[in-house]
Amino acid sequence: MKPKKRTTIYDIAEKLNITASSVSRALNNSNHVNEETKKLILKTAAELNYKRNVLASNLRKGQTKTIGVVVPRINQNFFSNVIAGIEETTYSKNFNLIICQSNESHEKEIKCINALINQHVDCIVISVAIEGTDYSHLQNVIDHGIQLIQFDRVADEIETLKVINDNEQATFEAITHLIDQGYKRIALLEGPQTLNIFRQRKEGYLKALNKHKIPVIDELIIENAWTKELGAEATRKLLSLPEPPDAIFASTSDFSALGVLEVATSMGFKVPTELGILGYANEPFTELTSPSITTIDQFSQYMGKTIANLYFQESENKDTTVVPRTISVKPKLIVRASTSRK
Amino acid sequence: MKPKKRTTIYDIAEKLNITASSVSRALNNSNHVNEETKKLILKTAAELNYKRNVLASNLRKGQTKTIGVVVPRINQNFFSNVIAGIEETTYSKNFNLIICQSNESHEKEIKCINALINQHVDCIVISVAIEGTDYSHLQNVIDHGIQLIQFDRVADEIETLKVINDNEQATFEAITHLIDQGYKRIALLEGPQTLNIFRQRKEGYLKALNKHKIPVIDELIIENAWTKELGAEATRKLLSLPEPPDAIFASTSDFSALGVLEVATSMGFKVPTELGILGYANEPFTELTSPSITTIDQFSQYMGKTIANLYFQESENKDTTVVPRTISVKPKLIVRASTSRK
DNA sequence: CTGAAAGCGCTTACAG
DNA sequence: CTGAAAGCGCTTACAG
Repeated sequence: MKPKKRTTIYDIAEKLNITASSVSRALNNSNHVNEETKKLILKTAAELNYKRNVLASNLRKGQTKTIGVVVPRINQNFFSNVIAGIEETTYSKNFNLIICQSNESHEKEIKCINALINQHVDCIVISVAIEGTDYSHLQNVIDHGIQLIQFDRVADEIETLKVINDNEQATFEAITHLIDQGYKRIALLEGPQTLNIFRQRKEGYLKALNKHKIPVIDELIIENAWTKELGAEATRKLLSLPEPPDAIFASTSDFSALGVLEVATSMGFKVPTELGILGYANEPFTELTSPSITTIDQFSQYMGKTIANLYFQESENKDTTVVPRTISVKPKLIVRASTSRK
Repeated sequence: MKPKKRTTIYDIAEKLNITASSVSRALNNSNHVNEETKKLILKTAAELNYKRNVLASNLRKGQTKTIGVVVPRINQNFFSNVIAGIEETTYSKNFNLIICQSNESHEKEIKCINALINQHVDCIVISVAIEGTDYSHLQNVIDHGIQLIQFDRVADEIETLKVINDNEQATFEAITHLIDQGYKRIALLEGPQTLNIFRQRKEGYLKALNKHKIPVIDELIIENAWTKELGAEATRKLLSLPEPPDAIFASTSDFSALGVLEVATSMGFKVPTELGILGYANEPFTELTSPSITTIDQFSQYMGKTIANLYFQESENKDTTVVPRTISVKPKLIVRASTSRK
């Protein structure tokens, strides 16, 4: 390894027989420094391969230009797209991103949050884990004066900036589409009702049925079917009923819908004629299955950008307090073969 | 917003009528401090909701416990899995991860690297962008005394720790499999030969043909077919030849293979009987297409863990210089329907 | 076991 | 326009 000792502003100052103050000013492009010496300083800095020590700078300035992101899983399409969207915006503002994944564990989520507080990040962006009902760790973020932005899966009771999907409306339209296609016994695979997103999707489902005077049948509503395996299991049960459903809405994810499709196919049900299948999230694979799966696109990357922009917007008017508010992105129904029988 | 002023070790010291030195020692669990006072300090710290200022601590200690990661795209399955693997390990060691994406742009890659150097990260992990042939920015990392680990797409000439796939061997086995299945005119869709991975895959292809005394036919080798669109375009050309290939190896990615499949199907070629298709990366969708696509699994998450472990291993024996070396992970051929005609 | 002091590298109000 | 000095919050060798 080459020398670990890095050049500091003092090295530059010494070489040019000036003070570190001037060097610092030049490097920060202050105009309280002579144009000539500024040029000289910049030149010397380049020669000595100077890199600012951001730690020291941040410590002094009391801000880190860093945003922390906590998501359940980095390698899940929706989240990695949101992160990509955030990154795009923060990068252009010279901000850094620290990424943590909770792995759907409440305990790890708390640890991630604490690590980010320790890091003195300027903002924390989070989508909470499936686990957990106590959100005092989020309140703690706010108590430390750190901007908190929740997205997608949010804790309703913690008042912050929120960027969410209009899950209820999207679901309402999706179910209406099923009804338009002539489906009459529509089953719902629901996720843990502790999470806002799953409650809202259920709500949309109920409202759509109601609007069309279709009775809600309890045995067609299956709890906790939020993975491919659980979706498959639920489908096995549903399709074995004396009066099986003629459509299944996997409200939790496309993975769950995939489980539905596989079981339905193996049980000999024709999709979409005998069974309609509807997923959620527009995972890339949904257009590759046969038949392709109707689903709901969440504009994930756009959500990421929205989140980042929201932060920068807020941080610009420093003096005024942040008014907790919710930005709702309207998801889009993507109709494909699995529900098209007309 | 609540008070921005956070409690420091001085606040704790003042309250207990001791010095910050002792507080610091207690917080760092030093045993040069009385057990009783240590307990008292910890208790008080908790009461005051004290969070260490990691910036100050790092500045003083000269290490940040942070690893920077630069990948072409965060939201690409392979990379997000590698990141997830790295995260899992670094998290357990209380390290932070700063993530950047180059978006395949050489210029942005350089900016990311510089930002990470500024941040004084302890280690930089990178998979280089498609663009670019000059890797002096990587040398710069080393010159700053920062551990550099390259993975998957590496700059051969920069001597560092490297974690790669044995692309050549994997390809060799894949092509051998095609030959075993009776395919005789095997086309190659290759990626930019500036990247090691694509050179190695081509090498494996050539060696396998050679071994089986199958002539290499230039018109069956298509340059720069590394996206779905380019794969599709190449396939249109190949299948229109007077003597079209009976198999296509999309060495660049499964996305390219998907392009092949779609064009082949639309042109009326039967897969796998009339045309075999082989991809690379084992993207989740490859088992969902019809027919499912034979591909090569890169153990991406495992690679991530390997990278992180490598760093911690090296950082433990500080005094000895790091010996540049390469860890080669053996990818695995996943045989599916698109090449199974026996 | 505990304290006083220096210093990590920078920024910035205060003088001039 | 430039310098001297203080301070961000912590850690750690040096005394005692």
